[in-house]
Amino acid sequence: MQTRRYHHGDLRAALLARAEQTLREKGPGALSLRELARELGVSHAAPSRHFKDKQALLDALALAGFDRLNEALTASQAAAGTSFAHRLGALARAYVDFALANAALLDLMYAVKHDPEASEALSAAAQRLGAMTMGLVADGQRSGDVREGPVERIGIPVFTTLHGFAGFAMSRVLSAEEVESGLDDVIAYMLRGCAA
Amino acid sequence: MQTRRYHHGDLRAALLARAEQTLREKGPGALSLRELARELGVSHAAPSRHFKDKQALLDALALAGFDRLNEALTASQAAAGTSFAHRLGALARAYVDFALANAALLDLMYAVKHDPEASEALSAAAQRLGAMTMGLVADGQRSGDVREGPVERIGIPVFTTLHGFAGFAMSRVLSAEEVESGLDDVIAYMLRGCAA
DNA sequence: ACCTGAACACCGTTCAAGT
DNA sequence: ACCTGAACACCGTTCAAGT
Repeated sequence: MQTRRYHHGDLRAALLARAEQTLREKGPGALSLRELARELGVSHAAPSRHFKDKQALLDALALAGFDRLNEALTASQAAAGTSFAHRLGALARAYVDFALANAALLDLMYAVKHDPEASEALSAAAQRLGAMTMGLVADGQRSGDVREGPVERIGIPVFTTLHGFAGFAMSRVLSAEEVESGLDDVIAYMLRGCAA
Repeated sequence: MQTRRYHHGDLRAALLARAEQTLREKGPGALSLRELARELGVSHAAPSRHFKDKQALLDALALAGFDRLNEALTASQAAAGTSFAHRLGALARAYVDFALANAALLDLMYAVKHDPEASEALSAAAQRLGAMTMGLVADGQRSGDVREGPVERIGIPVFTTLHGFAGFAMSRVLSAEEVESGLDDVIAYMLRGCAA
């Protein structure tokens, strides 16, 4: 008659999914391994089979966040056509949308408290995002929309602006209205910054 | 003979100072009210007289961080002469230096988990930084280094870039070398972005 | 006014034991 | 292989009581 003995599915995936939900709905302070276990109907020691400690779960959560952001940015490019200006605008829009919809997760992704080895993996994930921007800028150079020169000397500043604007959206330094009205200005400014 | 009875000085200030030191040296995970109290030689309940809970201490720490950053940026302007390019460069340099020297604190300053009322105060503090950038851009318009138009439509993008670069330095997405070599590129890009 | 000391509920982590 | 249940050390918060 016992309706739950061992957890039937993939506890690791279930923990990550539930943790992200808690992060979104109640914030990082409400994230506890014991409560997660309770909600999933397993003992409080069960999570340790899948994450050696709480930080390991946070690291995995941040890494999954980068995967999702990467997908979102990639999707924005597939849908943006071929114009450099449109593609850059779509990239900025997608990053900002992610920041607004996943503020606490984005905070975690760039947090400063990760384990050293996880930090490397997270930096690599962030660099994959940077590489997308570099590719876009390189295309812009080929089409004559972006000035010549080593791509990273233009791409890093552009990526920096994207990151900063998403950060302001995330931390609510800019209100929703300011984000909306400011986005076009930021895009125009980036275009000027890298124009031929 | 008892060398410590009541804490003799300003416990509130002592808590903030010690908390910032712990944050810097051991990271946010090592910050505990009880340990802070232990280190200062008071009972574990004493901090509650000065901060209603742990979050209140974190809020105060973040606010103090904004004050210090504000001072650093203001000082950079006083030392930078009158050239727009030099002043913008000094502002960027000062923000990045702060990020490198106070990574965990900067993370906390823009964190997403603050109390609603503290969040407002922190946003206001961030906006004071933004106002400095706006003032600089307005000066640039007067000297003819920056194109005409509503100052916030140029100043917000510039401040966004400063913030993003400091964020990359903070979270070690860019290595120390990349920060050093990238700073000049970012400055040149900002100048292009707002040039007449 | 400011702090103590005990108490409470909760947490992360570990480990022998179970299936 | 995966999970349980008890145990340990620690934490944040509250509150009557002390000075």
